[in-house]
Amino acid sequence: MLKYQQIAKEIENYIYSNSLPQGTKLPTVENFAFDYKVSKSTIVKALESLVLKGIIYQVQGSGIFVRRRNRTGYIDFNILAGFTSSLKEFKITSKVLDFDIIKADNKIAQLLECNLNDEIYKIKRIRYINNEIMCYEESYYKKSVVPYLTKEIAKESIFEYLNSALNLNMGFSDRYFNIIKLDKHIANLLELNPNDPAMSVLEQIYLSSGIMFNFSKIIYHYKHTQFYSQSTSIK
Amino acid sequence: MLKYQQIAKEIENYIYSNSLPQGTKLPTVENFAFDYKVSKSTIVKALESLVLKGIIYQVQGSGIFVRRRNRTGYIDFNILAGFTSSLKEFKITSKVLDFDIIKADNKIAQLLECNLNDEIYKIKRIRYINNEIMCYEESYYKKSVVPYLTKEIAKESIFEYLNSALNLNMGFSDRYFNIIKLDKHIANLLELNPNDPAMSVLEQIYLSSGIMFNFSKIIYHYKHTQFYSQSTSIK
DNA sequence: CAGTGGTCTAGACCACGTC
DNA sequence: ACGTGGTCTAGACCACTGT
Repeated sequence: MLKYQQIAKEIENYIYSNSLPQGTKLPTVENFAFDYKVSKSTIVKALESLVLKGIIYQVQGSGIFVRRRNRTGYIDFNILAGFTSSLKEFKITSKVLDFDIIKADNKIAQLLECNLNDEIYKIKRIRYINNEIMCYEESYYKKSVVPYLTKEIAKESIFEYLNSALNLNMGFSDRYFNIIKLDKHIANLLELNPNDPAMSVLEQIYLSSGIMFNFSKIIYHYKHTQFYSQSTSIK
Repeated sequence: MLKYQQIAKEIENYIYSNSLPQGTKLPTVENFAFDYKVSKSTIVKALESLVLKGIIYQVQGSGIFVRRRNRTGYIDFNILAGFTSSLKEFKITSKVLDFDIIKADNKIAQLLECNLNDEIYKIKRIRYINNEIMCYEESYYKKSVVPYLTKEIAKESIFEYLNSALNLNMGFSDRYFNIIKLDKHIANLLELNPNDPAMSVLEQIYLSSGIMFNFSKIIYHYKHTQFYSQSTSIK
């Protein structure tokens, strides 16, 4: 692990394990550099990553301060992919409705940025949070990137598997979302009524190499989900 | 303007004015440093900010590539505040329903992180996109931070005013959102029917000094809005 | 193994805030 | 005026990609 990552982790742990409240002033950059026996720039880099994660904020000429207290139960839209990390304290389970290998048609080829007839995993799932229905998900994975996938794996967290077993490095993602009225089919799956509200999300996820390997269409249950997103001004 | 900001701007302009497609390889870091006659670190900093804005991605050992093509018509949830910037090409207007100075009650004091009875601007607006109803917004501003505000200003973009006239520096923001069924009152204001779907968003916006100065509750019209959010893995 | 991005250093200097 | 964060440099070295 790199120096600045290790330092960032230690500072984060320090904040959380001492439950430092919002606005608490942290040591100066110079102090940190002295304590960790590294150059100022390394500390600056470590702090930068904590700013981006929303954990601290820096005020030029004034100091470094603790930002947010933890919020729990919100699906984090800043996170690249998967709820398993933002909903750690909840039991996330899945029912696999459909598990197939198909050939990309025109629409899928376009959404997945691949060629016609490329082999694609197509998976439909209902996902549960603490045994309540959270969402319906229809996802597509490039077989060329994810060579092996099973229904058993899909019952658990697919991203957990991609990360740890296949060692795939996620790079970035896009989400497009809007509010809809449920049609009869999806309403049924979510155990809601037609015309009930829902959020529909299209997610596209890229490896750090810039190749898209997955897109999903997700319909969230309006009663059992809430969302969170934060921004930081980029200088 | 700082060197790295100027360089970032020029590279961004270069990409857009030449409409470089996704995946286009850009010059190497070394090349950029030579061209702009600055040190490598300055280029690295400039490129970092473009990565965070979702304009390029970098692959270690390989190169620097163009990321996204522009999408238009989506409300950007990565942006700190206001739609005026993400919906540049659209006509955004407002009808002010209510404009008041009130004293913070318990609930507002908590949401705005201020003291009981602090003076607060309370503004209710309907906002339009190309003359179609976009949302209902109820927002609260600390008078101690925003000393002067009028109904006239509220008819236009308040954030535009805060930025340019008052020179306030935005630092970061939090958004909490969920899907709801409209009640009769809000349905009326949005010219929709009770029980129609909507997204309800709570926004809290902080100055770069870490002081929250505004929070808003926004109810979006489900037919006239769509949203966009991107993530980048933080190393 | 060459090419390219990423980390790290030590130090100079700049810009903002607070007292 | 002083303290503190931010920028910038030149250069050494590390780590990943692709030929």
